[in-house]
Amino acid sequence: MRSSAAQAARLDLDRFLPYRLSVLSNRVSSAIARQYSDRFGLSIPEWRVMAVLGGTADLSARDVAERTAMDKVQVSRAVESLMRARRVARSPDRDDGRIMRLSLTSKGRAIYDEVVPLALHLENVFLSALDAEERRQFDALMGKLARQAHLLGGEDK
Amino acid sequence: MRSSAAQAARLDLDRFLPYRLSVLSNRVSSAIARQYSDRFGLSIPEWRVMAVLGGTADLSARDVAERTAMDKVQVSRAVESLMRARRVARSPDRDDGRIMRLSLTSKGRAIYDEVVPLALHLENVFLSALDAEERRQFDALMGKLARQAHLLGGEDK
DNA sequence: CGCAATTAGTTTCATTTGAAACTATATTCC
DNA sequence: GGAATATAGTTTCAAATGAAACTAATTGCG
Repeated sequence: MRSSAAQAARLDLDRFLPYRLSVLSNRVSSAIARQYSDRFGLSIPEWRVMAVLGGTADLSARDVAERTAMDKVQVSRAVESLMRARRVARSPDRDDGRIMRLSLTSKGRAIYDEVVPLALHLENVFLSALDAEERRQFDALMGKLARQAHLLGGEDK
Repeated sequence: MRSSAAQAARLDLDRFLPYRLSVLSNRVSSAIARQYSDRFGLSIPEWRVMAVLGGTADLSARDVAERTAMDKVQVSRAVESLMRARRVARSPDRDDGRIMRLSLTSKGRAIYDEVVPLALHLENVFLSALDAEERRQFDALMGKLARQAHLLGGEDK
């Protein structure tokens, strides 16, 4: 029999979901970030902005924020430095004076076209730890957890 | 037939591993952090230090850094504020004058004993999106990816 | 032993980050 | 039409963060 004194559960960090996610996420992100940071001087927020604009042009800053899960301040600052480097350009929306439409410049596009294969390659190196079936599983499980996390907290940070 | 002009792959952020991990990690961590931050004024680094000390007492700051994947500066600062709040205490190592042995105080232990069930509960709420078999799979897949990430980059940030 | 090289931990300083306030435009509704 | 409210995006200011320098103690090695 156990003593009757309350005994708190012990927490094994190595098994604790938020901790595991955080360590894995940091390792993967920073390995990839190192590549585009070294070669193009891009920060993670800058690359994220470029990544969505590479897929869809003429988004507003707010659209970008939504799609990258960044907040509007981060987007504003990333856009500012990308514009200084002539990698992103913006023009006023035709109907709404508050909105600026953002797009990659040709210079930005050229970088995008170089970074994407690099990023996909690195992703594949990580995923090479899994076989095809395991990748499929992982993909599905991440989807379920992401949906769940979205339903609950909602917030990104 | 495709045109012969080079056409870069497109990157779908929603499918891109680092992005997915980062968003999920942020959502999960911050949902849990909100709990212990609101109730106990603990930051994430502070809670991580308490989490390892709750499992094993008399660790050095370096041990804590290793087990939490934090760097020594972060640990030093978290320990400083935890000591100010009398949640952690330290005493010099008997043989090595450079080392301080860290432990939870009874006040710290009481908080640990409250936060652990809370954290485990929240973790379970997230994981309730998966059935038993899926959890087992996810656990195994995270393990493989963590090992892979460790082999490659090595770095945590 | 005694001096060079390591290791533990802290401090400093510059950069990054986030919350809140702010500006400017759009929309709502009386 | 015009006051009140909401939205897009920027700025400001304080706090968090990280890299590198620093202090103090230890270990390795001639």
